[in-house]
Amino acid sequence: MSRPQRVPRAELRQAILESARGILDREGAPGLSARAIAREIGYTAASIYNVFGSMSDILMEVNRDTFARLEQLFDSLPATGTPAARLHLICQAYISFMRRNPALWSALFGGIRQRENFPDWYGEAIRGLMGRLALLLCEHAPELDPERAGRLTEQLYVAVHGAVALEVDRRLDILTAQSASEIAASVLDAMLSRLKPKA
Amino acid sequence: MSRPQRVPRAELRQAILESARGILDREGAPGLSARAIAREIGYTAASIYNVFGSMSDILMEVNRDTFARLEQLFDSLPATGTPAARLHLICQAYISFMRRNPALWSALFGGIRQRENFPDWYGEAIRGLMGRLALLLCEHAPELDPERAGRLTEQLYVAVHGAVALEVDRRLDILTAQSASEIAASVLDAMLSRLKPKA
DNA sequence: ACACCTTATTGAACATTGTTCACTAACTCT
DNA sequence: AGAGTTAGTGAACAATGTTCAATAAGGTGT
Repeated sequence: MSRPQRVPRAELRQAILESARGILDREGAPGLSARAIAREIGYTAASIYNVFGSMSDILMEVNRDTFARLEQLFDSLPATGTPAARLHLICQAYISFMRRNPALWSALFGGIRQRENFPDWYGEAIRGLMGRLALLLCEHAPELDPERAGRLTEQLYVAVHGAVALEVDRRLDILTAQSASEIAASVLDAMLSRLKPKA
Repeated sequence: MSRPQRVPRAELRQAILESARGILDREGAPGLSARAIAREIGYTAASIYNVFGSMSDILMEVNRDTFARLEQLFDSLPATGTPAARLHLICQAYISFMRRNPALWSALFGGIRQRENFPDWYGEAIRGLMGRLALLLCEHAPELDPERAGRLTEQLYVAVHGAVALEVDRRLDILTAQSASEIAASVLDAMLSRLKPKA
């Protein structure tokens, strides 16, 4: 192999991550391997281990980026309409993002390259996303105490997760003719209508 | 390898499946491999391919058995109490079964050895389980039309699936302090209270 | 300009996976 | 007993993640 010029660590790191994202996008999770990345960036598989400790670490960095993209997505949605409508919008945006990027979902939650311990920022990122939902829930039902709003938000997220997980694995249609979007909308409606039976 | 006596096909088939279930139970999904099964039943990995077309086929048979066990579990629950209480009981039984047998869950829904097409009985089995829930839903709210009951049941199943999926992957505690049981109970309550606001 | 040293990069190796296949041993039938 | 069928085997293949001694490139000191 012709030896590449030495390159700043950070640049190589970036190249690896970009390549990983590209492969995930183009070929899905099963196409991602150390050798595939290496081939693409003109290095050898072993070189990747000078920068990252494991394949799982690379996926974690991809995840960090995915969470950032989700935050941006959520914040780029129009802030108009009732809180209920905005909640629906966020849920649908989340689902459609995952539908467009199934491999990113696999990296986030799929069984692909399981790990024991997740870094703190992982949970914080998810809680950050959920915080936006909780705020809207409180707006929708002002008398709702924030702690209960938090719990309801977590329940909503978990339910939506179920729908997305099944849809990304192409298993949802085995259970139901409903789409993930419809299921999420119904669950959200059930939750909202309970808080404000008449509005 | 000392060549085992020839044995009726069906017997070997059974031995393979029992071994697979045993390994899943003892070592979890990552411990399951063609060679591991072969070692346990005193054959060679290649022999397994005289009986099953692929590892995925073996998992599918394990799944068939798991569905049967779930049906038995559901039917063995006491048929007393309100329909609402019985719905809660079934959900909790499902969750606790999966908690006790995480590898069986992985075989059913986890990313482990993905496949494209699922046999018909797979969907039928899940719909069979859901049918029991739908019946109870109709009992709980007699004015509910069966089709909508079916859709609600599917939504419930998907939501519970989300909770179980995260809990089995040891990721639920990253999102929330609530357990899968609590989440399922809350979602179910939300669904029920909407059907019968006052009862 | 030359030698030295540090370190990025490599190729080869290991263990493991699912799966295939030609060969052989064991059984069945005539 | 001999022929034919088939179950079981061992070895092989292509991958995987990961490790490691060897090497080449680059910067540094004189």
